[in-house]
Amino acid sequence: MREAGTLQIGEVADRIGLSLRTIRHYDEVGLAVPSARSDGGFRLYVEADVERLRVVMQMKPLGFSLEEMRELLQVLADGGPADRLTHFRTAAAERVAGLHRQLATAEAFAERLASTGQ
Amino acid sequence: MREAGTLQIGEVADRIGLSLRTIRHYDEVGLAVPSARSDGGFRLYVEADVERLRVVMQMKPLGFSLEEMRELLQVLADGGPADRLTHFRTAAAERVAGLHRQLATAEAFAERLASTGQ
DNA sequence: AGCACACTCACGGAGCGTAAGGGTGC
DNA sequence: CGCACCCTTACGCTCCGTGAGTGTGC
Repeated sequence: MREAGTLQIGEVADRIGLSLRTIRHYDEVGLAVPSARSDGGFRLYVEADVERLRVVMQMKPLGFSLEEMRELLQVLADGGPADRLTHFRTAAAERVAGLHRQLATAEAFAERLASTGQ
Repeated sequence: MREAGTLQIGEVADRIGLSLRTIRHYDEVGLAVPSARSDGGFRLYVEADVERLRVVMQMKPLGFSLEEMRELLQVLADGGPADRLTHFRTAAAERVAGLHRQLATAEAFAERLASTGQ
């Protein structure tokens, strides 16, 4: 019997587009732990748990480690030390700049590829 | 004694900005093998070898595996099968699109971070 | 009783980082 | 002889993919 308003891992995976393995891994490392388990041991996700996973997906492109994401989420929730938040803001800005460079480089090479052998 | 016009791995690293470990790894997997070795076993890179490493660096953002890069470089040089080239062109275009999405997501989160706790 | 779905090991792999111990030589 | 630089193992780490064998239950 499942608690009302909860989703099993497969349903979560379908909704947000992460693999079962990835979701389980995020649980293992403590990045996104489901609020409950069924009597039989099934992971049960409530809406807030799913939302946390969505936020993690949004953070992904910033290139933080799973551990850093865990800390950042805590800082954002608890309003942790100001310097940690500053640290993350700076890192995020640098990563965005890096992505801009990567994109430019990728586009340049893609174009070079497109106009090759013709 | 070193051949004229060749660079040792450390000099290559300084010039192009890759770690010694990375350059050695590219040699190990056959992605960028130096043209020569000294009698004592030192890797010796000629200008063309360094250029190949630069091209690899440019390809990096496209997200290909080292093995795929090796193949692509061969296709570009040998004018390999047309369908392989097409495959790489398509993959590159998709990756560029993906980078655009990642950048947008990263910027959105960075902004959210910037306007948090204030 | 059976089927879909979930669970826990546990090994595998890409791409290097990082010593450790020992040669090489602008 | 010494010092900077290079070499080869070889294990560590991150982030999951991919079975294998087994339990759960919309």
